Amino acid sequence: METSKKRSECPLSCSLDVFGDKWSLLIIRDLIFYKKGTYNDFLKSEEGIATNILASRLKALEENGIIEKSAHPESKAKILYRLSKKGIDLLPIIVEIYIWSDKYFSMPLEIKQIIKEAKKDKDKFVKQITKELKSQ
Amino acid sequence: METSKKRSECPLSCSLDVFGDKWSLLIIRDLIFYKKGTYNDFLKSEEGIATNILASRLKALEENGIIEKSAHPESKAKILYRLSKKGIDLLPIIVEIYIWSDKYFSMPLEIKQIIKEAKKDKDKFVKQITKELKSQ
DNA sequence: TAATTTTGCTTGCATATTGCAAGTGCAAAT
DNA sequence: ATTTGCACTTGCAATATGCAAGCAAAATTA
Repeated sequence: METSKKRSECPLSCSLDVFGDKWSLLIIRDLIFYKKGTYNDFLKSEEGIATNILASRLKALEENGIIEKSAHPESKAKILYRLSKKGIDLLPIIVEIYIWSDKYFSMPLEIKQIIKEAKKDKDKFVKQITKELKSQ
Repeated sequence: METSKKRSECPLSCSLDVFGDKWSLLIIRDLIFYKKGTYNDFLKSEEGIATNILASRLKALEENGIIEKSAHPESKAKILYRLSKKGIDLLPIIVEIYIWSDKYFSMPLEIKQIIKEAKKDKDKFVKQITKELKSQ
């Protein structure tokens, strides 16, 4: 996925140009909910992203200002990927997808539980997680 | 995009298997906000979807229960595509994408105006449009 | 009534994207 | 000094996308 010229002025279309593929939101999910942050973390996710695709997605997400590279506190060999403000702001979208899923898919209980909490008070849930992410 | 077996039990991943591509949400946008309903309507959208891709997306959306074919009131030659309940329920996701876009993209004033209204009271906005769609 | 246009597709083919396996260079651990 | 871990890159096959042309049934026009 090269950083392509936008297809139209429609903000939905522009948004999909940024994260409208099968992998980007899963990487962002890993950053938000599973506290993953390194290349190998993402590689190990159960969906099994191919290594070259992961590299290209990370590059695109960085170019689009969704994530940022930073030094890993433990080792110079590691790179820590972190969500930018712009990336953290995608959380409400992901929450709505989860809530939609909850209506139409079955899923592991642990996730169902998280969604239940999110539904109870969306704004509170989003603010809570946003705060956590920013403090990292 | 064939109707592929799911990559994982993650509801986000499953959702992306349904609408996580560059075109599906644009078709749904057209159904929701532009009152489009026929094959040619979708073809004419400014993003310029290819005819074979449109056909494959409509088929997939139908197989996933997001849209339904119905008889067109004006003509037997025409087919009216309509959102199912499951499809209408995607509206909160699209609204959140719009709201995110509003923060990070510039866009036509008319759309900015719609988003402004959506932000004022999300629930009201969603309910209003849902009602309209169901009454069609 | 016959010819033309509209509608919703399908088909063929070139190009682009994805997926898989193997390899590379640097850092860190043994 | 050697092996392992990490973040990639490369090559190539498989799949998906984009573009142009074609096609059958219905609707319109002549």
